[in-house]
Amino acid sequence: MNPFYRRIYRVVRHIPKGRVATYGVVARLAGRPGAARTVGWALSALPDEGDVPWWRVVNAAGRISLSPHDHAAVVQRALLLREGVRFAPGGAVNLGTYGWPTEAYDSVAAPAHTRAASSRRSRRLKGLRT
DNA sequence: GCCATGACGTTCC
DNA sequence: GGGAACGCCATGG
Repeated sequence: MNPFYRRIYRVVRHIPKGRVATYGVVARLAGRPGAARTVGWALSALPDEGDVPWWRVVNAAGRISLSPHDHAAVVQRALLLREGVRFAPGGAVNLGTYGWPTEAYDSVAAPAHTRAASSRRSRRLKGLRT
């Protein structure tokens, strides 16, 4: 296992209960800014018995990246709620309130466009189109 | 070693 | 506010 992964897991473990961190932030704290996708990859390969609170990691929009239908997504939402994290209308978490580390969000307060959700997904379809 | 994929993010239209 | 495009990093075929 690469050091990155251990760093990632370490960072995630440092997320306080009742707080959440974005993939981007975790990647940055892990020492690899821009490797947000890798964070997701690492978490996907996370053992069930691991002591890593993966459910405290959400995307930049404060929403769960997994499909709502996905069992993991349901578990994540449940665990967060159990920790006192409330979801705003739309299934998004107020990063300004629950975001960790606070300083990471204090500077930017509310990420510019956060809404960007879909994205590269369409790129795949693009290839299929015409 | 190159190509495709994925729990993401930012910018541009 | 929503959608599309591009970039980033690591893994698997």
